[in-house]
Amino acid sequence: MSLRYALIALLTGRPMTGYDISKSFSRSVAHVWHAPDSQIYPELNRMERDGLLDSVEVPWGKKGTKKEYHVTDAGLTTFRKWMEAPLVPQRQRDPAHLKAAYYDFAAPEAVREQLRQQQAYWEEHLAMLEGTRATLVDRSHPTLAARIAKLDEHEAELTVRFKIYAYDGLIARARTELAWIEDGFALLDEMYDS
Amino acid sequence: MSLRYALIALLTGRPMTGYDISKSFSRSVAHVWHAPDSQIYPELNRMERDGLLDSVEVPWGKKGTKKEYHVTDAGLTTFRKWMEAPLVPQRQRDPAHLKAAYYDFAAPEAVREQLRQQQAYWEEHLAMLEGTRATLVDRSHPTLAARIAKLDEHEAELTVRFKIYAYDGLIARARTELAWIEDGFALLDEMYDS
DNA sequence: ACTGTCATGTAAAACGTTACATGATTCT
DNA sequence: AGAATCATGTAACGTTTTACATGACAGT
Repeated sequence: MSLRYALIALLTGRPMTGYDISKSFSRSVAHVWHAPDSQIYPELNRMERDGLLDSVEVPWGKKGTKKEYHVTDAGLTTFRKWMEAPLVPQRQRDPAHLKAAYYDFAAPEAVREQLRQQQAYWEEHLAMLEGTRATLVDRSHPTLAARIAKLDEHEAELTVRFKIYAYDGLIARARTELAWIEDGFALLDEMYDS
Repeated sequence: MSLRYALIALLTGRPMTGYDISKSFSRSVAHVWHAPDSQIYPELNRMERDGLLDSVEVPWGKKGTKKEYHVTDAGLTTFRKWMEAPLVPQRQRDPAHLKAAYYDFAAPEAVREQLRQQQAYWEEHLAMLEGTRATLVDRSHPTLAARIAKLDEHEAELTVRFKIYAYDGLIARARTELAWIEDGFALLDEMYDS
């Protein structure tokens, strides 16, 4: 059900088409939330039906049109309500730690290879996060820039600081994962190579 | 699909009934994987149908019986294959960080209250993890004890070390979350109270 | 007798993934 | 002319959650 709130959150910045949203979801928003096109378009339709969003048809090229969605007052109220409601504690479901607990069932080389892959994944992820964080700090991030354009400096500062705070959490998590992977290599060396 | 592998993993330690498994899933295994009864029982049946598990009817009380499941050779082969296969990179879907990025939409007191709740959650979670880790170190953890009873000392040491390694990862993650929550309090104080 | 634990599910709904489908527009 | 991007979905399937359901056994 949080997909809804992720969509409203994005659209509070500026009106967007399903396609714009879909691109955001595969770029910066993807750090916090992932969703494919096939989930986004139907959800936008349902949200419009439920009165959380409104859309305007915008001409595109010679004959085409596209639908630009914006958040309604009802949508904003719903969003604020969610923002103030307690978080439901998230269920743990973590294949990486599940596997790690049973590494003795796999060949050491296979484990090492998996650690290398996870390391590559988290390093790339971390680089993306740090890149995006930098665009928040200098306020060049496009969605953020659009969002704070309407705000006064105090409000803008607040908005920016919370975004950076969220990214700092994600960056800390990535670093923690990388440190754990390093420990994994060390453990393998100790258990099998010496 | 990982529920399957979580179930095999547990059952490699010792044979269990659906109820035993369900209890494990709401205690120690819950740190890595959560699943309700209504998912466990049907999945056990499917796994038996697919030849990954075998079951024996064990008498229980005067008339009752219970089904004790154990892993078949086919199940073990399937598990090892999964253990050696690369991890599919997990999709991010994180309401806590999504919310944090938009804290400016909520009243500071509401945010503070949520941070307190998350702090309580992670502190409790951390205490459980550290408690369980201690039972791994002294080998008093019941499932672990049953598992290593059949192994020689070298194999037992390997098994125990990997379990501890998995828990160390979870503990590091919990500490990272708690540090981030602390930063959240500090940020709120700076942005609203001074 | 009553309460808590042991034991095992079904059913419906919600959520998410994967694969497929189509066509216009813009850039090179 | 062809490739990349913009634009918008449907369909089938698999996974997860939530709510409901039932009854035997064990300890007080």
